[in-house]
Amino acid sequence: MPDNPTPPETREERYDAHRIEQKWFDRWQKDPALYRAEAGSTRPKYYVLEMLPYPSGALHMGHVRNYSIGDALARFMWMNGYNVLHPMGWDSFGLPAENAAIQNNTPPREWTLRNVSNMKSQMKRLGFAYDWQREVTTCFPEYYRWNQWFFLKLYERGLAYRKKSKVNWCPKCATVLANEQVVKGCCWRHEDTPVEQRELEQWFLRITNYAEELLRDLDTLEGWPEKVVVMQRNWIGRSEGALVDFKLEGKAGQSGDKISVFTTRIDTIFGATSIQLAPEHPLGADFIAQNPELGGKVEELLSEQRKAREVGDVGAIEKHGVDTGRFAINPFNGTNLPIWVANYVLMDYGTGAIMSVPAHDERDYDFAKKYELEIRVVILPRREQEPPAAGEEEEPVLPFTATDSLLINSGPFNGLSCSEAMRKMSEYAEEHGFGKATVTYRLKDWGISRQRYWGTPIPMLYCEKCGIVPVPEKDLPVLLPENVEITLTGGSPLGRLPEFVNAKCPKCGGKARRETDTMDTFVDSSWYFYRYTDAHNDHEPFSSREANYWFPIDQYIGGVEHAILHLIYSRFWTKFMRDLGMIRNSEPALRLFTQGMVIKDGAKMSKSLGNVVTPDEMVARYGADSARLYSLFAAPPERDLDWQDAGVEGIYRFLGRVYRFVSRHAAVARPVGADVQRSSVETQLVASQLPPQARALQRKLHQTIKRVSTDFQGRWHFNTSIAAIMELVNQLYATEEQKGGGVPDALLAQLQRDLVLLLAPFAPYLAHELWEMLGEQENLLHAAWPKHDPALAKEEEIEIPVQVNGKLRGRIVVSADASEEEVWQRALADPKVQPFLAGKQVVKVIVVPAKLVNIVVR
RNA sequence: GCGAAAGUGGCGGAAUUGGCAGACGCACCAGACUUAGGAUCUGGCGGGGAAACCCAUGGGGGUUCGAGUCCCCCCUUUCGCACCA
Repeated sequence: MPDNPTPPETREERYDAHRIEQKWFDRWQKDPALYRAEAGSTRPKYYVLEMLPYPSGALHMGHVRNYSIGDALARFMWMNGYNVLHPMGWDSFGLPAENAAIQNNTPPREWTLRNVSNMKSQMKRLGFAYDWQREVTTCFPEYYRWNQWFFLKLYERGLAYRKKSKVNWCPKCATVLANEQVVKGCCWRHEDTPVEQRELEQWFLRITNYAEELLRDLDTLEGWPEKVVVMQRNWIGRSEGALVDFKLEGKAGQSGDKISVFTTRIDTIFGATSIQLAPEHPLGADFIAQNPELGGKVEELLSEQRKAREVGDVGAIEKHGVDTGRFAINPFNGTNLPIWVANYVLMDYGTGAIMSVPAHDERDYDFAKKYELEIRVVILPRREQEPPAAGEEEEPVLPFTATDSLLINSGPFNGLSCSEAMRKMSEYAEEHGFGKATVTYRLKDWGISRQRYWGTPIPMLYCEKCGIVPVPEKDLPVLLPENVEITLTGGSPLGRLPEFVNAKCPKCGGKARRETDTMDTFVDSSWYFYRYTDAHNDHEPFSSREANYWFPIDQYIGGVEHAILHLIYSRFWTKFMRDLGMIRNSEPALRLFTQGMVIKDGAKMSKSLGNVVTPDEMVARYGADSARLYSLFAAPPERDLDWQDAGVEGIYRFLGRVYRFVSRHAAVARPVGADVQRSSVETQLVASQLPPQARALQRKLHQTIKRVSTDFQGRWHFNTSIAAIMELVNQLYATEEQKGGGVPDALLAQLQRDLVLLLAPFAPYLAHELWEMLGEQENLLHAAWPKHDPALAKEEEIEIPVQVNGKLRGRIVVSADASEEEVWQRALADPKVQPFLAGKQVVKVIVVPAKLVNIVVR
């Protein structure tokens, strides 16, 4: 910046974002109820919500983008007369606070609350319109006591249970993870750290009880991105089939005398030629005990399988197996099937054992080819009811669908269609006690125990006499103690605090031990948005009346990374609360919007790449309005946004242009006296009486209002909304350049007012400043959104391109309501078009009304 | 391997239903105003060509009076799923 001061007359026109934003920031601070959602309003309600952040320290550009979208929508709905609920809170339990504690010797609570305070002031500085009176902080006992309360309700209804099982363990987090938190065999927070399996006793929530409903209700989520719905459908992974028991031939081991198999194609069971076990299948251990040589080979298969899962590329690993030398009996036809152990069979799906049907399953076919196992065809297309000739058995007979094929070589079931056979064979199995039709899911129960400190204590006691005893409701909350030494080794930190661990059994009064694990923090975020409706309730999580008024959420906005995790847990929680009678809705959010990532130089912003742009820097250089507007302008919100510093500069310039224009012309909008003649204003705006330049501006204004309003209601392509406003401003400047173009004061005033209103959802600071400059008293937040008048938006004259054989040759200007006949006459007569018609025969003239003329010649 | 989305100037991106390809912005070039400009305003800006015109939306075919948009084949990128029996 130059040292010499700017001359006074230009200083007045300069857009000083910092001065303006500071001024309004101070005003807004003085009114904590500014963005209050009304409890008993007669206006229609609108609940707009952005996913609450984890208080990691400071906001990043992804947050700014997320909240700028939500804030624009909230302000737009306010201006359209809705009673808007737009809250914010903190997902403030979690491991990073413990890591910070270890590194900086700061208690997790202190570290967390300091971050909350910093991020909250960043949000305020960015001008986001949140109802802070409803702020929710999940690490406060006022909140987490209700996590404990819900846990007790789940326990009462048998939906929380304790079980010893193999669980996912992240060595870096030093805790257990839910299945949803394992990504490609690694921890969701440590993408390079493979998850280990540990046998532990843990608390689980029976989310699988809701599997069917979670799946079915996906169909009702029409306002959700298809992508997210598909991901959830895959995750739930429903499949219909049958369980069939195969008796073991010979000596039984500890694991029993039969192998239970899950199949979706019981109709192919006469084609089964072997049984394949997962390497971890318990029967394998029996066989190894009887034949120790097997042990090493099975170990090898297991490690191959684990590796494939970590790499995440199944195709890279070849199918291997080992023959156990044992046999099982097919209950349908009594044939003996060799039992193998194979690396392509998974222990955690179905029963961990399959029947192998090489003729009708590609994987089984590959395997059978490799080890020269028998291939037996049992299904043929309807048209070819002839057994295959000897030489043709080489190729697999795949795939046969359930409708177009019939069974062969299947004893009493010959001639049935696949679907009939599935039904009849399942019935047959059930009648004879060796199987039944069933449904399996990939979705597993949600393991919520965490061997960590900074979370909600699980409200359970272990009594020497009474066993597992829930903490009575009246004793809630079980407070999380402070001053705890945090380490990543030695189990749950709470376990080292005798004053926490030692308790009295509420049943017998004897000695009891407190549960020392805490809850997965995804419990906190599973219901936080209900708490916003009644944030200070101290006798229940929230009142049904408030929740039923506000729910479901009208628009939820967040990152796609929660497509499975948070968004499936919170759907489950909603259904559970509905079953408790607390709410009426079965789904938390009607519409979901997943915004794209903010990237820079082709990569996600990260410290190691040195491509981080911080909101603080942007606010310091250009102000909050520019940062917000740019995050909406640079790309459509669902796409990734490539951050370009020069682009912010352009937005800043644009806001400066708006500011200068209004500050030059605001005077015409300020009422001269109290009795400005309304009728005289209206006469000044009659379209037909306006000079052409003024009429053009009026038309542009109404077109712009239409475009911006449409973007809000439909696609949310705010990049084009903002571009439209820029076009309007450009035209204002162009007209001003031509000495005003005869724009009457009333129109100039209206142009400015509507321009400011259009900008209000995107750049609230500047909009408020200009609104005041225009002499408006009303709070801009509740000023009515402008309406466009189709008659005024309409063009009187339009330019129509004229093509000859599809190539652009000329243009004609006609009145907007010119007849088709007139248009094609004019097109044929156009001097630019004429040369292309000379000596040719006009075959056809296509007139697309108000769009184009195409003359076809030969 | 399966599924989805995407591929348009030097860059970010427009073109909502098949109808003027490149709105808006950045960068760049020129001009105006200036003692000065990293301020502001105006104009230019896909490629080729002196021009008339020609070429151009990842590549190749097709449908159509007309295709960035629809159909078929292929290539690339991103995301999701991935031995789910």
